[in-house]
Amino acid sequence: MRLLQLHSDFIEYEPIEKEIRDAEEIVPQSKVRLEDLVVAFVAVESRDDESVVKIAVDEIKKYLDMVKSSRLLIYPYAHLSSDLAPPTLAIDIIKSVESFAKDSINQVYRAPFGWTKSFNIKVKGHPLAENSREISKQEEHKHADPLHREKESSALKDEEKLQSLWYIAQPGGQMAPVHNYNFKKQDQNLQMLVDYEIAKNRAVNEQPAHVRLMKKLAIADYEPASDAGNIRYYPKGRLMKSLIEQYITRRVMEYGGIEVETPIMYDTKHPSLQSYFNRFPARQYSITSDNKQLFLRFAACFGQFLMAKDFNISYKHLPLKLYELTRYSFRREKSGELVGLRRLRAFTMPDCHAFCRNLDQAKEEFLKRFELSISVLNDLGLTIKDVEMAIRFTEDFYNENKDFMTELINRFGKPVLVETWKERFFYFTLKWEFNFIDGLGKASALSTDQIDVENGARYGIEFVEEDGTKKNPIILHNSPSGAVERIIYALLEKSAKISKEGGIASLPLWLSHTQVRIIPVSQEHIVHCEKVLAELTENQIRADIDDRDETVGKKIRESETEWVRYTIVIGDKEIHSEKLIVRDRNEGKQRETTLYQLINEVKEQTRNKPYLPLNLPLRLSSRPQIMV
RNA sequence: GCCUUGGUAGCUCAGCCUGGUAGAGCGUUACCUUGGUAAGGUAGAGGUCGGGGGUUCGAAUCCCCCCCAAGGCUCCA
Repeated sequence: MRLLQLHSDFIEYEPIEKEIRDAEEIVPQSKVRLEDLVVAFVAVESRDDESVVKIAVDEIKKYLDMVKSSRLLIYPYAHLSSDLAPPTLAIDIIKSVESFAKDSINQVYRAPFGWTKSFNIKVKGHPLAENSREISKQEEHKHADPLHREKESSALKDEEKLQSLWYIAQPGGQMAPVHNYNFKKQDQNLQMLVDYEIAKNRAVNEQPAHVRLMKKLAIADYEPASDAGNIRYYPKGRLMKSLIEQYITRRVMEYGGIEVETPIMYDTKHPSLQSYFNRFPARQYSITSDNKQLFLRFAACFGQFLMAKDFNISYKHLPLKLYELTRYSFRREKSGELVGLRRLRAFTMPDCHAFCRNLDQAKEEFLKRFELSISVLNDLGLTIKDVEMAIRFTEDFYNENKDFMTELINRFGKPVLVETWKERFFYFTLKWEFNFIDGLGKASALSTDQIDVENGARYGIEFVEEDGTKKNPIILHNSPSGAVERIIYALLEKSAKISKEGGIASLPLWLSHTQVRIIPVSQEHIVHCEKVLAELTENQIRADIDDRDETVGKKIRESETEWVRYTIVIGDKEIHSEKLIVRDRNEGKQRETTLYQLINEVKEQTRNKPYLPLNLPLRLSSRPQIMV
């Protein structure tokens, strides 16, 4: 049975003529209008029998309670399904839904069956106003294959099963229910994560700090000509992204990740993808090509899993680690959820899957990736102090792996938020993520890893065991950093926080577009500046010359507001001596140095980080102005 | 998607309540200034007032519809 429930301000309908021979006989009536109600469109399918009635009524009742309505219209609507029951059976089932519903629902109405009806409906605007369910016979529940069962469980969403229990776990392994935990001063951000996740306390009314900064620093901006959540990146933003991408890729490859590239669009009808797609159909971009209905990937999983399925894998090859940096992954988040660089519809996601022989191997690998994630985040400029960990698992997994969980929490070294479920609903048994808490108290996941016990079978990925049998691997899903755009978001928000507390906002030196700015005192010094610039560039330091016809004071000021770390002014004094006066923005004052020392100082701080040349003209007078 | 707030020069914003035909600062252009560590001076150019419709003699201003953004609700596999 298919059920579409709409919480509506009103519906008006009018039976026009009998559509089928078996249409219900009704007393001819004119237009019917009902206000403030739930309209349940119902299609009875071929496999349905009386056993779906109770499930359907329970669903409807639950929905009415949720939207706090007590008026129901049952509206037979064949178009919801292509696999309809015979009309005589359908009308019986619909009538018993009606009579059964009357036991528990205040006002129940029903539109006639088998008639062409014109109707006019106004659906309420709130997020729960539209709700669709697929209901199958009860006895199928017990024997359904896993894919089928998942479809139903998502349809039925048994509340008991999905109910979360929340704890705070501390290094050492003690867990206390969240409401018993005494948050200390240093747990301030953890408390915000808890508020965000559980209490849903988000009463703020400000534009996020990073949105202002991404514009001010000419990193990125909205692109009105695209879809919402698709951002334009200016030269400085593109440079930052390239550097972050190169860095993460190198680290994952050093860890053993094998880089691959997979398509960004997939066939909705592909058997392995279909069940996934049906589960969250509203969140994909979908496109049509020839006769195919395709969707844009929302992660790298599909491509890598489909690829791994075609590999010939022995247990000796495991753990096998495939990696892709997806530019882009697409998620059609609801428009109201999109925020600056925090939440996008197109984002760059490093995604590394490890195919493991068994749980022991998976756990061992899991710890390696945990360390990798901490290290990557740290090099990107975000330490453990900047993030809060959430860890989510099923009760069974916890009971069987207590020591392992304690080990994870110990390695993090701070109290973490724990969410547990009685039974597994998602494809993973264990998942952790690092959440960045921004200036408005919003939490966003960065690094994450999961133990996936389901997709090996779903995608038919197999390896040959020692004894010759074929097995499905356990799959780990790790992004050591989270989305690249979100890293920039976190760095900008962190800077804003520092600046609010009276510190100096900055970006890590290796991610700064200009590392050294050279300012000539007057035009005649430009030639010498060019020599200094060449020396710096040769040493892979990004430097530029502010040769515009402005006063030195003004150029210094702009260098500061552009967050340039080192500024050197070159005039007669410098030309005739080895000494340089460098203005170090982090110290807020000048000091004497030499070019050689400055080069070493920059190289020291950017060691083991990727280098790319400045992707703007090296003379500021040749640059177009981007925003302000 | 809904609610609230907002959209005026390249950028940040004032004007809107009380209708009378467009303002500031920054940027930009030209000229002067040739400079020493956070904004040198003068003059000029630059606006379908988000889009469309309506009311009016007259609309940036009042009304309706739409688009975009922010914040909230919700969602976040």
